[in-house]
Amino acid sequence: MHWADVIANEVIKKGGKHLISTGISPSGFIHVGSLREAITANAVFKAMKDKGADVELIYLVDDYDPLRKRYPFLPECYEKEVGRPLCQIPCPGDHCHESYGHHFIQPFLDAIGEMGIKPHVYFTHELYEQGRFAELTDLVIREKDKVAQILKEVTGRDVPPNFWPVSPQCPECGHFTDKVTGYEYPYVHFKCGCGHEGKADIRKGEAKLPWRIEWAAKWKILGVTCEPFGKDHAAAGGSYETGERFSRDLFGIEPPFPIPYEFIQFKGKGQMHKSTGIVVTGTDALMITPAPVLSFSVLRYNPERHIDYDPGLGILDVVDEYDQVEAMYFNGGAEDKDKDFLRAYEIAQPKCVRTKLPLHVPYRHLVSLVQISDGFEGIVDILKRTENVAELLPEDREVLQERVNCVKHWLANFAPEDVKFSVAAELPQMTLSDQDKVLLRAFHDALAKVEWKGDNIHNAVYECAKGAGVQTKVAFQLLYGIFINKKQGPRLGYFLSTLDRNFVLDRIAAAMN
RNA sequence: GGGCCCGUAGCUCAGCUAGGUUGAGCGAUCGGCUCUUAACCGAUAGGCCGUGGGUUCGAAUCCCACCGGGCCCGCCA
Repeated sequence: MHWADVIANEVIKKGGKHLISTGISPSGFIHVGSLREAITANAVFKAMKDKGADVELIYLVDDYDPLRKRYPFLPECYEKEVGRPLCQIPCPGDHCHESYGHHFIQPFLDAIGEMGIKPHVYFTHELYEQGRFAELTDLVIREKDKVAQILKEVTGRDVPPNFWPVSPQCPECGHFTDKVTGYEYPYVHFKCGCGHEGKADIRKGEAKLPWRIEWAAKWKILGVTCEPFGKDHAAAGGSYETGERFSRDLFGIEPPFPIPYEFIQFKGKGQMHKSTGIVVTGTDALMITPAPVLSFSVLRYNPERHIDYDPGLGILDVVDEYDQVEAMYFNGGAEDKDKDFLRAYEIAQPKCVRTKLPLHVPYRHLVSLVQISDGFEGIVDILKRTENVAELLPEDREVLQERVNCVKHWLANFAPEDVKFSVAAELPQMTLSDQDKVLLRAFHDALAKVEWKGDNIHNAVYECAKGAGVQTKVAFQLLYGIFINKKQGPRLGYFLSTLDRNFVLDRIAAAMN
């Protein structure tokens, strides 16, 4: 059974209404690893729905969290924003979003939307402003000794002296402060580091709970019954463990069913990190990987396994495998061991599963086609001409279009050099032997007569090479050299057939002189 | 100091939850399609299942220890 179904069954066992929660603190570019959380949550959500459960999926944008530091991508003037909540910091783009938090979360929400993940989105700062945390904040402050006790028991560390489980936001400097001087509902009195003294109303979003407590509070306020989270939270003494205690001992609820998951790593370079400059954002990943393929490539692994994300050649294998599973899904032939793959395929569909096998153009071939042809229609023409395809259904065009776009972005940003080529605008510099020229002469003559089809051109290469007494290998290298200035390339006959005949003849003629 | 994951073919991984002759894909090699070249097909090779113990009639699978690799917590979120 696929892991999403296993988890779904576990969660359903507890009965009642269910809420799967996921979210992030939108402090910067959201990398591909964060997609895993959304995909994981969505997979369980879908699995539970399939089983008839009453379940909802939400996404919490923690934009009341403070900016932790000025990241390298931020201009110097953001130095003063450090410590202020993300929802109140100006957009670091060209005023394209209403806040810092929105600027980073919106593209991400768009990205998961493309994968068919459409949770109900909450912005944490709004929950605070609406006073939804007020009751629990009051409880937590009144029970602060118990809170301190739990933190100590779980983490093994003493809380600082004069501990208050709440951080008021100073209206003067906008920073959160831990210098609390007293509490009487609904006001937290404080003396900020900037010198300002005041009181914060916990009903109006003027004070924030510390993260570990806030997490558990959200479980209670929203009724969360299941939540995936990165392994960082899952460690012993980690935040999930404190969350469990707060839930049971303070809030009187059962903590949500946990789904700890491993991170996605950048192949060969360790974990992705903003500071190293190696960042593949969720949006990047979707630009080079068709949405269902990306989903599938996450769903095929158990959450506890780490995934190496290879934005290079690895992408091609992933797409190939996806296509293979897709073919199995529609054509049958799956064995027991493939069942989980089929299920992963099913869950990975952004919309609903197609009624018949979609058009398959081998992805590697598409990589060639995209480089041969100018536009989308040109690619369609080549496909038709080379008899791979008769007519394209609208859905097939959609899939093909998405893939063509992905291939283009991939070629532009991630593809290794040896798969790239382009038709040389002019004859590359090269020295030819007499034998080469004899071959070209023969080839020129042959091509002038032959029907302009890939097969025929391809055959002509062999015939001419034989006739001229040249090794076919040499002949191919010569021709690739003339047209793309490389020693190898896409299947030559088909490649040339996509070019204009006169252009091809002229180029060969030019090479002979 | 603590926690998690991984170690099976050159590479990526299945198989481990219910012990019973290790599998697949890619790659490689060879071959086929009148044609070695990045669309196809076929065949072949390739593995003391990290190491050492234990349980068992029998262990890749369960238990223990160790080695190696990756990551996380012990600041904050």
